[in-house]
Amino acid sequence: MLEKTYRPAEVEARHYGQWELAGAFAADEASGFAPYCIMMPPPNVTGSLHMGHALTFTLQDILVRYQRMQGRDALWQPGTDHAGIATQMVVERQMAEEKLTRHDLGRERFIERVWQWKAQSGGTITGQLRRLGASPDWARERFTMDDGLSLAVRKVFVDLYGAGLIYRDKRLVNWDPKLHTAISDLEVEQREIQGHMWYLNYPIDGLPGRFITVATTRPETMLGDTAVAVHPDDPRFADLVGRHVLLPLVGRRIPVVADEYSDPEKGTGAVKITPAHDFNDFEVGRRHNLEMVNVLDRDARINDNAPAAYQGLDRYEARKKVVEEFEALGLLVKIEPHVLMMPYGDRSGVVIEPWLTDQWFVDAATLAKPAIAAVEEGRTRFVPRHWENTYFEWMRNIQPWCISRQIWWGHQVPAWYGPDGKYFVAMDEAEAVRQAAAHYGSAVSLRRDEDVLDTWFSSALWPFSTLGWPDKTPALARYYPTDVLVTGFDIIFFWVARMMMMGIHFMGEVPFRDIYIHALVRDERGQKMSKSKGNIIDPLVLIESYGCDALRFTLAALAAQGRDIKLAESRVEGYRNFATKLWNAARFCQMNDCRPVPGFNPATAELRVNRWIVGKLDEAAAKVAQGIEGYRFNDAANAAYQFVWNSFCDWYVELSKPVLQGSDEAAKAETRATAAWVLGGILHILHPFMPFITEELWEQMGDGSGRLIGAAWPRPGFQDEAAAAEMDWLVRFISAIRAVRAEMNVPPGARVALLVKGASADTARRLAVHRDIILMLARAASLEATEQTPLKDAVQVVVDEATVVIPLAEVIDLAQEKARLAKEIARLAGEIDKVDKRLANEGFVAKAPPEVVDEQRERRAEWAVARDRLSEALERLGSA
RNA sequence: GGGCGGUUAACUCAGUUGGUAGAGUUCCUGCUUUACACGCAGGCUGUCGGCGGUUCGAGCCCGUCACCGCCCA
Repeated sequence: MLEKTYRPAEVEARHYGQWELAGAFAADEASGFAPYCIMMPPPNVTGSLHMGHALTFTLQDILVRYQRMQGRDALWQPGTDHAGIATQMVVERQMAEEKLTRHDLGRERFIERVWQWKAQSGGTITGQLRRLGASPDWARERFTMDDGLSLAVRKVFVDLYGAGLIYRDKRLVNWDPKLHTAISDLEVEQREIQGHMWYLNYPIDGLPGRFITVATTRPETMLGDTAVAVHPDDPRFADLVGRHVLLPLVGRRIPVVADEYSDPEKGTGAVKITPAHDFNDFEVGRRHNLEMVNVLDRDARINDNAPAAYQGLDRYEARKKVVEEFEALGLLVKIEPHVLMMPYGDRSGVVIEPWLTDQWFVDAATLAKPAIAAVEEGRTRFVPRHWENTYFEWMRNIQPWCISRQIWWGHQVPAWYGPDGKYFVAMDEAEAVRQAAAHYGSAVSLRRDEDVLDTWFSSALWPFSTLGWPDKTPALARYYPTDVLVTGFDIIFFWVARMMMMGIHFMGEVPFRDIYIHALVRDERGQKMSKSKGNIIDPLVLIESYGCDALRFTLAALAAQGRDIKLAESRVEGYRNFATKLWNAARFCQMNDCRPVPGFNPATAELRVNRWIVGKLDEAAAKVAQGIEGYRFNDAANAAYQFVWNSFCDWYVELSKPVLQGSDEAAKAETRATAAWVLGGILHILHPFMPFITEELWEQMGDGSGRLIGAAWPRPGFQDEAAAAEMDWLVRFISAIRAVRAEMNVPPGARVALLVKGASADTARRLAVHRDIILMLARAASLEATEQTPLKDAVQVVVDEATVVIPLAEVIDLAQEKARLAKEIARLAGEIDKVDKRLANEGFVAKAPPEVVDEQRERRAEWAVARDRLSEALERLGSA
């Protein structure tokens, strides 16, 4: 017997354990079934489950469970990435408590310590994914630092280097002065801040008393200025181009150059150029062959290239001193408040410096070309489609990708340096040594590049490295290209684009057919969830409070395409109620001995109510399937919800009660078998969304054929149009009586008499067949045909061609009934009026499709009948 | 400044070839009807952001304006 209430916690733990133990999540390369593959976007190994994860993994799990039920050999490839900077920070923070730095340990011992940390704490997120009910093939779990994946990284690096697509260069990079590493553009967050604009006078060499005024938001960088730029067409400065400025404080003589970068509208129209500390200035410097003077060290302190008085000052101290000195020299024109964008490191939170260093770069522009073409040609499809714009926009303007990082945790760059700085890129040291020997003509000692690669470099290989590449494994042949990538838009640049580039380059084929971009989860007011705002909703807390299935169903039901999800706890509560409803419906079935009957074929059912519900189930299964396949998870969830609650629980269960409590044994048996069949179908179509409660109910009430997770999706059944029409009528008939009872304040317990006038033969037959149901659900004492003129103190309801007369001598309020009828008549008259206008329009009748015109005529006729009936009723009351 | 998205019931949102505006929640009225009060029955609620256009017909297509959000510079 089912418990009185559903208790998620114990059920979830038990079934998850059983699924995993039974290998229910495992793909089977040897199976003859068509493969279906989703690469799980690997969460950070440092991560813990947040609502964004909950959404994305729920959707992926729905897809995978659904495809499994469709008979596909589903591989959902799980794993985590090593999150270079984040992980290193976590471990360093831990060590700081012991007053240790990584330099105290040295590289090797530090990395050992990170592995230890990973062994202890790295499984947090995967454990939480299990709580979410996710069903990836855990046996294939990968980590980006695994041997195999590391080999893939080295091979890709070596190959791309060999193809000239990876190179070493001295360029400006985003330097994090706290973490002491380069970071990529994407890891820099632009924040708007309230700063100042300083106006500085630079004296012109050879023109005493003449100055050029430059405006800057960063006065301290003037120590590294190597030019002043003005617009070539700007008449104000035309005579100064080609002359030189004597840079105050520094004494350097620097040129005034004409360059279109200078905007005459902005500031003074003249702009100082610091090629070593600003990306735009760097370009100007290249165009004019300017000297690059780096005045900052790795801590963003002033270095030896600046005047002695400044050396060792940090950038803000230097700024203060520069401004003071300019003021003392009378060269400070003015200071204005100014709003500007400042770059911050998303990990360290400090202001990033553009800094000139030697780094490794990927020629992303070249790799991007075929990746752009793949989407243009539809070999990979974004869903919703508009995200391809974002992808194109970024890919078409892609910058060289700086892939080296000055940290220790990660894939060390496979490059070795000889004594003269010449480097050798190789799969391993032995090969580098061979190359070096060939180059130098004798054995030399080599030093390996200390840098590691950007974490995204290794995750870009995820769709094929996890399948065994560079080996030509059966898994690789079978599952690549994958079917769909499911992720959020915030990661299109970081990851999706890079997987596209690497996948196409190394596999010769796109990594995925579809890219489904889902929404972001926000709080109920639409704010992004963040720790600092304190508006985080913890998915694990929701799982504990409402059950995992409720959370999953909520996320699916809210996952409409192209819109963010505003999540309120009350929504989860609502879907928890849905789970409870399902549980109770199952209990009802159990109490009434509705057990699956072996060999039962619903197509042979005779009762209309049974034929009807089987057809409805079929319809629901199709809608759910269509929703999932079209990545319209909300449609799928809602179709299931509506069928279960509104069709099955509200009507079928109620309609079946008279039968189940009656004495017609054949009808009873058929209804029991049908109820069990439909409940089973419900469990199947809900399983991808609510795996736990459905598995539990199937275990207790299924046909014993095995776990639901391995069951087949319901096959298309049949539709009985006549049964559907009849049940529609029955529902309308009962609802109409219920409505009028409520409106006329008939006590709920009162059994009324129902007299039906003007029933057609078909209606009369239906009334006879469903007599018991009507008596029960409309709370009626009797149901009879009549052709008499209704009593004066009776209420009348029109259902199609028939009028139901309900004598209510004791309770009727004449005025109220008149008002009710008048209101209904007015409503119908309004509708009829609208249709009449439409039909009177010659253009409509001439141009609209005939079926639309006919539909309007039919509608009008039906409304007219109802209006006339009600008018008659009203007249009678009026004459009373 | 460029791009994308949004504006539909009190709230959150559906509305896929243009053809009677929907759901859930809320609210109101009843109800211990032996599956379920995490429930049942009934009810109220809309100038579909504004203006203009196309069309027999526009929430949907086109133009324009306003406001909100996000991404990029």
